[in-house]
Parts: sequence; C-alpha cells; structure tokens
Amino acid sequence: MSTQEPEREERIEGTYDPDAVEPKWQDRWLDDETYAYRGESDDPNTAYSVDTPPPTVSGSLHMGHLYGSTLQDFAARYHRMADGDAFFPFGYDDNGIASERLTERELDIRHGDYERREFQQLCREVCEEYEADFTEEMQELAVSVDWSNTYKTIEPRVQRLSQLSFIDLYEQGREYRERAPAIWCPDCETAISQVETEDAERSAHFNDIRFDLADSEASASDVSGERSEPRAGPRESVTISTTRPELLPACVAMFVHPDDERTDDLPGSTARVPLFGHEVPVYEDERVDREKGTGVVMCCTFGDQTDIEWYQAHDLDLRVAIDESGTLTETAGEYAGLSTHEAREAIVEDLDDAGHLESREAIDHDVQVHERCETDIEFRVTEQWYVELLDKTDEYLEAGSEMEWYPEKMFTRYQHWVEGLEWDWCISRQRDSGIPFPVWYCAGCGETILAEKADLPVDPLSDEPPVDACPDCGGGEFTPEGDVFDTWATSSLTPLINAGWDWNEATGEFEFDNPELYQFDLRPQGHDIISFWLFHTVVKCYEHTGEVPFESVLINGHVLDENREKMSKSKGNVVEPRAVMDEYPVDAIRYWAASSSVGDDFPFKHNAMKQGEKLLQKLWNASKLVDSLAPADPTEPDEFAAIDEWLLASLDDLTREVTDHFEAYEFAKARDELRAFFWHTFCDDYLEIAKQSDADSTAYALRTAHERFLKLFAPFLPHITEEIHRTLYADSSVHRADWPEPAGYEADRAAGETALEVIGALRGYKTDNGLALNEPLSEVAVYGDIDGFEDAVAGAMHIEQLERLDDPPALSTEIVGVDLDYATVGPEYGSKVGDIDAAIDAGEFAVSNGKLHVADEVLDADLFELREKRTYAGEGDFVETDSAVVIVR
RNA sequence: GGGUCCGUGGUCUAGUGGUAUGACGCUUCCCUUACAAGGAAGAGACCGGUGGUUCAAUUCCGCCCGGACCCA
Repeated sequence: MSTQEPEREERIEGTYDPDAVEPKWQDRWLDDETYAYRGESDDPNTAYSVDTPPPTVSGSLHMGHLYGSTLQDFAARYHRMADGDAFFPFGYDDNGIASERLTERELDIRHGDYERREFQQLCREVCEEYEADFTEEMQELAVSVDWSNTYKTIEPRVQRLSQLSFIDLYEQGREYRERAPAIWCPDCETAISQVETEDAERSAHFNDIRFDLADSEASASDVSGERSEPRAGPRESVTISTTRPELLPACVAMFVHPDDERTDDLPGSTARVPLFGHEVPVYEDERVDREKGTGVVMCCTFGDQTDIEWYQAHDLDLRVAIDESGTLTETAGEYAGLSTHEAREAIVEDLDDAGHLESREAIDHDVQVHERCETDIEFRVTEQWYVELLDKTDEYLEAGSEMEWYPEKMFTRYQHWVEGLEWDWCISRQRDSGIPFPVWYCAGCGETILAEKADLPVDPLSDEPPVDACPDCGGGEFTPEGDVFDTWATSSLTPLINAGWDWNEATGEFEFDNPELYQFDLRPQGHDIISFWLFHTVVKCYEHTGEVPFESVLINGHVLDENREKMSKSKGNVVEPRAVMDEYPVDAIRYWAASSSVGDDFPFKHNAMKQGEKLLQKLWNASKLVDSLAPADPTEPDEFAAIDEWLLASLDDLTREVTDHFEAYEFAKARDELRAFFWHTFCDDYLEIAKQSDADSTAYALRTAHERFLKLFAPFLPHITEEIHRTLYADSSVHRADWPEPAGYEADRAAGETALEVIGALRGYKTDNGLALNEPLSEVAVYGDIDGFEDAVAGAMHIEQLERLDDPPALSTEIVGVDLDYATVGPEYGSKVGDIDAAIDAGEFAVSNGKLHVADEVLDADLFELREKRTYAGEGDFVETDSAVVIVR
C-alpha cells in the first residue's frame, strides 16, 4: 500500500491540538506546493477546473468569502483526489472604482494627475498589501488554491485580454457605438449600466402642478382622430403630479391612457408648461398608470425609463435641461446653473407664486441611485459603446440551460433575468482610469480605427493609432477614444483569463494556453450575482469560443447572523471571520460550512462549531486506538472473520454513497453519512468488537477502514486527516492520494445487522441493570440469524457461553395494537379507512387465521402488522430487537 | 408592486402523499482495554397560519403571515 516505512516510529498520542497542527500543515502545503496544478492531462474531460469570481480585495475577508471559498474547496479537494489533478486558481479584482479610490486615499493623490498606466501601477502597488492579507486568510482557511496561478484584473495581461475581447466582438459585429439615452451618474460623471443601480429611500414631495391648455386649434389635427363626441365645456387646464418639478424645462409631452374616460377629451390638445412657456402636445399611451392621480402625466427628457420609451415611440423632441454634472442648462432659462436640488425648490416656489402649484404633499419613495456613491441617477443622451444582447436572448437562455445548476432551482433566476432584458449592455465609462478602449476615430470622417491585436494593451491617449492614414478617407488626423471599459467587461472574462486565451499572430486565431481547462467544470458563486456577473460571463465566453464556459454552476447561499438576519455594517451584526478562526479549529469551521444544503441561506451559530470540534477529538482518539490495536501494515488475510469482512463491505457501500454525494455537490449529505457511519458503526460498534477480537483479519480491517476514513474525510477536515495520515501511513500528502474506491467485499449484511442489534440490546440490558459494559455474562441465548457473527457478539459483550436457539423461546404474546399498511389499505378500502382506524383505536378488532377482522371488513395478512408485547416466563431475562430475541441467564 | 425561494422539537437541520431524521442543548444512569468533548437510556415537534384536492397532506394546490434574494 502507500506505506513506505513499515517501521514507522511515530504514534498518535495525547489529545488533538489543532492550534499546533493546523498552522504546521498550512505552511507545509505552501512550501511543498501541494495544490499546484500539474497540468499533465490534455483532455478537458479529466482536468477538473474551477473558475471563481475574483473578490474585490480592497476590503477584508468576510463570512461570505469564508463560506463560498470553503464550498469551492470541498469540490476542488475531492476532485483533486478523484481525478488526479485540479485547477483551482485565484483572482483579485482590483480594476475598479473601489481600488482607485483606495489608492487615491492612501497616497493622497488624484488619478487625473497621472497617465493611466502610471496610475494603474500605483493601484497595483497599493492593493498588494491588501491582497497579501486576503491571501493569508484564505490560506489559513486551508482553501486549496494553487497560489502559483493567480491574476489581478488590473494587470497588463488582463488588460490585453479585455481589449482583445472588445476587438473580437467588434469584428463579429456584436458591438456598436450609439448616441442614445443612457443611465448617468452626475457625481461620477459617467454612464453606468442598469446593474450598477440600486434603490434608495428618499424624502420628497408630490407636487400637483397645473398646466394651462393652449388654444385648442391643435385638436383639428387630432392624432387619435376618432373623438366621436366633443365634450361640452372644454376644460382650460390639466393637473399633473410630479416629484421632480425641476424637469419642467425638459417637458416635451403629456400623456393620458386611451381608455380613461376622465381624459378622453385631451389627446390632440396642447398644454403650456408653466414658468417656461413652451407648448407640448398631449398623446395617448397605454403605459400611463390610470390608477394614480389625475390620469395625466408629463413626459420629460428624461425623468424615468418610461419617458425614454415615449421619446422613442412617439419621436418626441429632446430638451436637455440637466447637464453631466447634474446642473441645469440654458434650456432652464433663469434656473440655469442651479443644481437639480436647488432648482427643485426654486421652481416649486415660483410655481406657487404664479398660482400653478395646486398642492404639495410630503412622501417617502424609492429612487434609483448609483450603488457606488448613492447619487440619484439621471438619464442622458450620450454616445456610448454597447454590446448587443437583445437580438440573441433566446440563444443566451439556451446557453444557460446547457449548464448543470446546483441547486437546479437557481436556473429560474437566470431565465427571468434574460427574459426581462430591456437594454443592450453599455460597456463604456467616462472615467479617467480603467482599461481603455483600443480605439481611435478619424478626425475627418469619423471612421473607427482599432488597435492591432499584436500591440495590445494600448492606451489611445498615450499611444499612436496603427495607421498613418484613414483607410476610408485618407485623412491623417485621429481622435483617441477617451472612455474606459465597464468593470464587468473585464470580470466577465475570468474563464478566458484562467485558461490563457490569447491571439496567436502566427496562426491568426484565438487560442488557449491550457485548452484542457475550458470549458470549466465548475463556477461557484453567490445567488446575488447570477443576473449580471454570471450572465455577462456566459455571453462573453460564448461569443468568443462558441461554447458555454461552465459545465456546472454551484450557487451558494448567504451566511446570516444568529437571528437569521442579513449581516450588515449598519446593523452591527457582522461576524468577523478572523474572530471565528481564532476561536475554533479551521477544520471545525469547515465542517460547519458543509452542514447546509448548497443554495440555502443559513445562520452563523457558535454552537454549531461544537459538532466539528467533537468529531476532531473522536477521530483523533479512534486513531489512537486503531494504532494500538493493529500493526502498522498488516497483510490481507485469506480468510476473514465475518464481522471484519462485514465492516469492509459496509464501508464499500459508504464509499459509493459519499462519492456520489461529492459528485453531485451534496456536501451536507456526504458529511452526515460519513460521520454517522464512522461514529456509530465504526467507533461504537466495530471498535468495541475489535478490542476483543484476535482474528488476523481484524487488524487488516481496522487499518484498511481507518486509512479509508482519513481519505473520505480529507476534503472536509484537511488538517487532522493530513496529520494522522502522515504520521501513520505515508510521507506524501493525503490530499494528493487517490480517492478510495470500493474494494469489492461481500458479506451477509442481514446477519451482520442482526448481530449489531443483539450487541446493542445487550448493551442496553447491562445499562438497565447497572452492570459495567465489560461485566461478563455467563450465559446468553439468541434466537435470530447471526450466522458467523457469534464470536463478535460474544467477544464484544464478554459472554462466556453463547447459545443459538433453533426454535423461538417460549414467550407469551399480547396484541397491543395494529399497524396498517396504509399504502395498500388506503387505495383498497378508500373511505372505509377512517372506520377501520377508529375500530382499531377502540380495540374493536380480532385476529383469526392470520386475518384481521375489523369494522365489518376482513384484511389479509399482508395489509397489517400486529404490535405485540412479549413476556418471557422462563429462566433468565428477556430482551428483543427487531429481528432477534435474546435471553440472558 | 412583480418574481423566485424559504418557514420542521429550545436552537440548527434531513426528509416524504401513509403519522418525522440527525446534531447541539436538556434530564437520568455509567470512568467500560481510544475518547466524560465518551457511552446507555429519556423528555421534547398537532412539520408558520388558513382553506381546498385526497381514504389519507408536513409533503400537492389557493390565500394569508414572517424572512431572504432578484427585478420594478
């Protein structure tokens, strides 16, 4: 076997000391590069690979990282053993606003004072120490990442890849540049995408504002054209309700619902915007919410997404009243130069003075804000780059369904997101730092000039375009694109980064350095980022490679606080991983992390760490006993004692089940079955038998089972299994050992079970009678099938004379109840079942010739079981089990 | 407001159209050739509420309540 030193001197002694053992192996694994990817296979089906979403490292490790990383590690460790190798890389996401702001703060600089490359270099330096802390904590958690395979999203290699991705999509016609309404952050002064917004509650006012209707001549050219009966006494004004009166100068139309009788006189008329005086048409549109207010709404460019839809559907004017910094423009006349908030107050005041403010009511409502700075967003018409999505949502939905989802139900989140898409993906950001677009424009004709793939990464602000003259018009002047990529444009490329995707100039094709890694076997992540991170990654990789990037997606839940509430800084209920790691063995924390079904949220509980701690001691103590009972390297005997072979056969069953659970990412089931078998069958039952056994096969079974337990536990409990395995069995890491396979033992399972039942019954008997468990029993008789296991029973229970009874002992039995086989009785007797139950409960039944007479029915023997109470009148005490009867004399 | 999911002994959790699994805690007894962080025995759940389908619902369906997440 794996033992190279049969004369191994070391021993398992004392109590287990995780404080000493855990750091020792953590250091050793790093020194030995135990988890380095060997990459000896070319076959994508044998190389197990994990692609993890890189965390932002400018913050510290939180419980979500701890839990998510540990789950990934279970999979990686299992597959490293089962498949022989595993690619488990790590990335740091430092290409983003968070790390840029961190750098500015730490160095007291402004990014605008540097060339992009210089600033990014500074970012990398500042982030390094944060990354080092993060790495250290990940290593303390025994996450078996290959630390020689890491990347940073800001590094030049990743920048090159991001730009290659842009060029490839552009050449495929999947990207376009367009002037259109986009979501805008007035504080960051950039376009942002829908996923970067969130809701925030704001105090505001509903302002009811009266618009005068202009001379109704416009009705003659009524757009709806079908006004059957003119209203008597045409009204002179309409009232709308708005929380944003500062948008009045941007008002371009009014809308009413076509089926709203209150307003069916209005379409075709013209309203005059108070204070500003310009006139706007009134149209019909079904998107008007009839339930609210007066049924009349104003449309401004732009107050919300509906305004954009109306602007496009009705070909409205564009009136830009708010500029890129949230300041009112000349369009706002005398209000130009005010901020939106100042203008809001000023305009309301003036409306009131002019008699156009009918009422004002304070409300709290949700508004959309930029998630990074919590600034209220605006919608502005700007020129941006987009990745086209809306034309291929069916394909992307299909791509998502090709992946295995764990748990399966999480696919619906992806599905709903894709089905609900309304925007193409805006990938350009008006920021100074970030990864630049590799693009110039011809100053003469506007032609788009892309960088050469070989030259990437480039920065158009510093580098020259690859041509001297415009290929279209021959002009020689070029304007660099100053925008940078959206952060998801890069972080959606992690599978390509990890597999070394690049442009091969010689072959003229995109190729992978490690093609065996792609597609990745597993993508683990939280359920909160399915809609953007995972989706974007699927889209990008699918377009670049024609293949879905992941075979399986593992969605983990969130760790909640002990009251099942989400942890948040503002609530002050955050549990720090550092504190938990200081208090409990990492193996125990990992054992806890395996306790919940994948995908479910679960609470952090200090008590929950106890189970793992106890298991560690149990494993240690059992190892001590095994070590003292059996020689280190027993040879396999020709003949097995029945109980020994029974144990190994049962262990084969367990091995199959645990393996299946790991394959299906059912860590909790693997954990619980493994623990139950180890603790109860192996420790409670088998070890007690083994102590009394002198069969050669016992030593062999003990050692074989013990070593297999260490391997089966290794993904969950990497430290203690390594310590014991190295001490007793091998000089190499258990984490590089082969995953156990069933050895093919056969045994009389039923007789073995019965024997253990008898032992259990006798143990109870001794306890009930105040006897020590090692107290000898002079004479015991057993009626039941324990063929071959007599010695095991006699040895474990210290029975001096064990007798097998061929006939049941003389017992008197009393029927105390009837258990119906409802699965059969139910369908057969239908509504009579209630009567039958009632009669049985009342004791109104009789049994004759094996049939049950009850409630005027006669039930065959296979429909029920009698609950009997047996009494033994003979010599000695009587104990019964499910399948045996035991007499102690 | 819409969608998805969740709600099981004091706590956490498994599970199923036929009367509920395990752990932690609790009670009693036991230092027995590793382990008292152990062993044996035991108490503790009308499976969130309410209607419906069914012979039978914790399980399937509707509504309500509570929680999480996603999207408006």
